[in-house]
Amino acid sequence: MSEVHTGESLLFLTDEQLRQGIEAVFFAYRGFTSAPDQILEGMAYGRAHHRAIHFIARAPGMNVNRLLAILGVTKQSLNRVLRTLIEDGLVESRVGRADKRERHLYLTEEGAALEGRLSEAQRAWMRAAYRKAGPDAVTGFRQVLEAMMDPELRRLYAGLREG
Amino acid sequence: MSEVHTGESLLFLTDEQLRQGIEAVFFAYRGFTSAPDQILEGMAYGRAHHRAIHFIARAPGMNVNRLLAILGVTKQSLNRVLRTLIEDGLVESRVGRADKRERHLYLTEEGAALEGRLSEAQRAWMRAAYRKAGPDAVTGFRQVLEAMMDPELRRLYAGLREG
DNA sequence: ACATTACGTCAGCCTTGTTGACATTCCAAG
DNA sequence: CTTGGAATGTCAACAAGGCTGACGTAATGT
Repeated sequence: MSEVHTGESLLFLTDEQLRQGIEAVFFAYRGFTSAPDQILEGMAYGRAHHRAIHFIARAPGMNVNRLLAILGVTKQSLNRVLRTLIEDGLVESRVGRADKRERHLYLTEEGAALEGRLSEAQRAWMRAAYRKAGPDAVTGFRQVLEAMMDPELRRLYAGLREG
Repeated sequence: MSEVHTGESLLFLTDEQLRQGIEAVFFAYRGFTSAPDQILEGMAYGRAHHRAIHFIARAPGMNVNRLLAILGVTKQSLNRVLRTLIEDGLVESRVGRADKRERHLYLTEEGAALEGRLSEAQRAWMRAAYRKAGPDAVTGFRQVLEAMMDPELRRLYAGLREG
């Protein structure tokens, strides 16, 4: 990996080095999801519910279409997840004021409580990984991840910050 | 993010920064799987088949138990995938010489051909992301990923290199 | 001889993705 | 103002790929 280390060098990467990167992503993703998975197991929810809750918490009042685009699933698939969350009183769906076709999504108090548990667990896990790797590594990590994101998705993601 | 940038500083990370990291992983993983997924769609295979093929290519002659541990699924789940691959002539299962209970797995010529297509597509994608991010970022990326891996899995993964 | 290990298989379940069909609402063209 | 099309969201049915449990068979180890 010495070629990768030296700052000014060209990026000379063997297939073997690339393969190692690929496998590292695969294995790391398992760790990434394990903390929330453990909280959810036993409850009637899975990863799909976690994802929905996460992004509703992040941008309260988001409509279904927006959430659909972010999650990258079909509306039917999301709807099933959303329905159980609404039935269980974790998510509230309000009919849009301007456009009554739209449903705007909010976490209830109970939903926010679960979201808090999930995201705190995942943050703690992430913090631990960051600490092990060190500050410089974290910067590089974020840069590569940004480069890995689909450009259109990055647009959408940036749009989230404004609302 | 200035705290993260400065090399010697403590790792001071706000919840917001951690959340961004979490979301980046989520979004990046989508891109990561999309190239192989596109090749596989239309064929009768999915991600599960890709994973099996990948690791059989990486360590030919691996027995089923070992593959099971690496993939982290049940034997029933793996078996379904493996059965179709064997039936279709992409994977060969040879009875172990030393221990005849074991089955050792190999790619056939056809299997290797598919593996080549899949991994080349994924490597190309990975290479592009690395290039965008630059050499220093790649080093950091790898360090964080290693830190994200489950310790036991890392042991297993290291063991792969020897055989 | 007997328990254990490695592997395969059948059956059945759950989550989470898919498509297809449909109701409601909005908007713009006639 | 009406009406047809587009957008939004819901219901139904199906497929992939996880899971558990139970069982069979062959080979190995004690």
